[in-house]
Amino acid sequence: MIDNKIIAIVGPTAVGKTDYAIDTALEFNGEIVSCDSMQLYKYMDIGSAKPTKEEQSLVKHYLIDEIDPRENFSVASYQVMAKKAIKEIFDKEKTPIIAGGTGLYLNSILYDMDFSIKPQDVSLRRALEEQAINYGPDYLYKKLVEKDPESAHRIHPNNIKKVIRALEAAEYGKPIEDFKTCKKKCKDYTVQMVCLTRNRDELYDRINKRVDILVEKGLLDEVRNLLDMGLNEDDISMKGIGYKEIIGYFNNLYSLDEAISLVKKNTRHYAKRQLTWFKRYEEMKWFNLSLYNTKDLALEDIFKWLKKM
RNA sequence: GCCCAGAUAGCUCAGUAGGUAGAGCAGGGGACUGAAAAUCCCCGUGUCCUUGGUUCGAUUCCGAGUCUGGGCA
Repeated sequence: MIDNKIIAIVGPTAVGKTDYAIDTALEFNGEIVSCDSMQLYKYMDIGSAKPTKEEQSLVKHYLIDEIDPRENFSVASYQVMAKKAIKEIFDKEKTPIIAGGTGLYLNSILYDMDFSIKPQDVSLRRALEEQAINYGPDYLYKKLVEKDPESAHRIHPNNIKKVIRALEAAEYGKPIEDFKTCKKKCKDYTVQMVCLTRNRDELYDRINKRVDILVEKGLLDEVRNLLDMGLNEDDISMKGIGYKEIIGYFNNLYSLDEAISLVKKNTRHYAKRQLTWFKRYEEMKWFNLSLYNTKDLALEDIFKWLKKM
């Protein structure tokens, strides 16, 4: 086996990553580094569809249950934590298996993404947000065109969040970088990337069923408990699919049935966005699990490909 | 059986003072460097229920029929 090789098992939500990642880890003497922006949070077990205790006991998992949901978190911290976990696994002479569906987080492992431009203090961000509300998104966008025309060129005026971020960076005199022009691969390791997928109908069917299961498992109680801890819809962790919709139901915005339909819909849309993201990697090897009659047959092909390199 | 209201995109419906039609949702595609399960962008032709009539022209007006709601018996 090549030194410093890591394997990434990615794919849309509900495709079956957890299982496949564990089997891959067992096959390649690996340990799993989660690449999931929600499973990082403590107390958010059901809605984020975390691997169960039993599954986690089969293979050591990193970066699950690490963060208090009341804390603000971001890619920048993830990058540091993930690299540390990878190093730890290498030190044990094992193979890190990156598993998850958060594209930007994966990207922060693959590339030397530079997060040195810190976010401004909250007050400035607030002020800019207010300007956007009061004077419209174009007002902010015009500012950005003046200060950093290049970033302005590739950010849509309506994407207020990104306009604000670019404005912050411009304050530092160092514009945010463009993914396309800045592709510095991280040299600490080589990565083999596997993207699991399924036929769209089947994937959506699995998503719809899984949401029903999450509700049966007690999603409502979990959300209630998080609210009791002092969290509310403004916390970043509560923007997660399955959480925000249930909070809306608790706030009497709509019925429980509607909330559940919303969770399903948003999860489907999310899965689509994930697939779009993963298409950007030329070196990605895709496996359509719908084409295999059994999991073992799929694993056989995946392992064969992973061993070829 | 009678009365009333509907029948238009996969669904819910709008509309056309008569010149073959458009929103929301669903669905599809895309972007992405400190909220990323976030945020944002693009994509709408369908026997306008059927059939007569009026008309240069009907999905639109009138008649009949069929179906679906609701009401009265």
